[in-house]
Amino acid sequence: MTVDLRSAATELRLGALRFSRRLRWERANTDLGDAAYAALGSLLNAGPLSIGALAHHNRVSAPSMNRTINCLVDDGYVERTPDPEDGRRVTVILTDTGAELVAATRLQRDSWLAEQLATLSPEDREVLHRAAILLNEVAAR
Amino acid sequence: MTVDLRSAATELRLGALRFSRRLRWERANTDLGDAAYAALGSLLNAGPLSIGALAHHNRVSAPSMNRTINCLVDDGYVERTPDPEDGRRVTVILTDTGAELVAATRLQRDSWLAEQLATLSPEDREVLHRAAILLNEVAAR
DNA sequence: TATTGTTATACTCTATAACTATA
DNA sequence: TATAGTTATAGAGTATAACAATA
Repeated sequence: MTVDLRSAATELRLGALRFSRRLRWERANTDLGDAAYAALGSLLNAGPLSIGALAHHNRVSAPSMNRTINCLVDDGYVERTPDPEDGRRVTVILTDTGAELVAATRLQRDSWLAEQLATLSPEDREVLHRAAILLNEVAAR
Repeated sequence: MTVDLRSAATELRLGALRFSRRLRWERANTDLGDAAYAALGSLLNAGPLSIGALAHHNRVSAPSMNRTINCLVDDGYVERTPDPEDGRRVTVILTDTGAELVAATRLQRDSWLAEQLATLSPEDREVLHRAAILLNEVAAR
C-alpha cells in the first residue's frame, strides 16, 4: 500500500464528510432529517423494500433503520405490510403523502447543490458525476 | 454529455451520505467518533485553530464544535490556550497523545478505503482524487 | 438452528437560544 | 454594538445486546 493511496483515502473521507455536513445546512423548510430523507429516497427510487434491504442499501444497522421507519410510520409517510410468502418479513411502502413529500424535499434540498454544480466547468461536473457513481459503488461493497 | 443538474445533485448527495456511512463501519479498534476524528484531523493538517475556525472548516455550528472540543479536552487529546492578542479567542492545540492518536487512527480508519481504491482503475482513482478536491471546494462555499 | 424484525438502552453528533466576556 | 466563546436544552441518528416470531 503506497503512501499516495492512504493520503488519497484520507482526503476523500474528510471531503465526503465535510461535503455532507455542508449540505445539511440547506434543509430549508423541510422537516426531514438526513436518515429519514435517505430512506424515503430509497423507496422512491427502488420501490417497496424490506427493513433489511433498506438497512443494507443505506449502510446502517437493522435496528437503526427500524427506528427510522417507526418515525416515518408515525408521521404517515410509509406503511409496513406483511410479506405473504415469509411471515418474518415486512415490506415498507411509501404512502401517497410520503411520495409527495420526498419528491418536494428532493427539489428543495438539492437546489443549492444544483446551483453549485451549474457554476463548475463541464469537466468538473463530469468528474463529480462519475465520482457519484463510484461512491455508490464503493459504498455497496 | 448532458446530465440533468438536479438528478446529478441528488445522486451525488445520496452517494456521499451512503459512502460516509459505509466508512463508519471501518472504525475497527479506534474509539474516536466521526466528529472528533475530523476535528483532530483539522488540527493535524492545519495546526492550531480557534473554535470558530474549526467549526467553519468542518461545517458545523460553533456550539457543536465547542462540545466536541470539550470531550477531546476531557480525554487529554487537545488543550485550550488563550490568545494573547484577543481575550475572547482561544486557540486549540493538539497534545502529544492527541497527535499520536489521530495519526494512528488515520492509518486504521483509512486502510479499508485505501484497499478499495487500490482495486480501481487508474482512471477511476484519478476521478475520485479530483472529486475529493471538488467536494472540499464546494463544502467551503 | 438460522433468519428477520423488533425493543431496550446508551452514546455521539447536531442546532437554536440565551448568556458571558472582550473588543 | 459586535464578536468569540460558552452553557443549556432538545432532538436526530446510531450501534450493541437481547428478545420474539418464523423458517
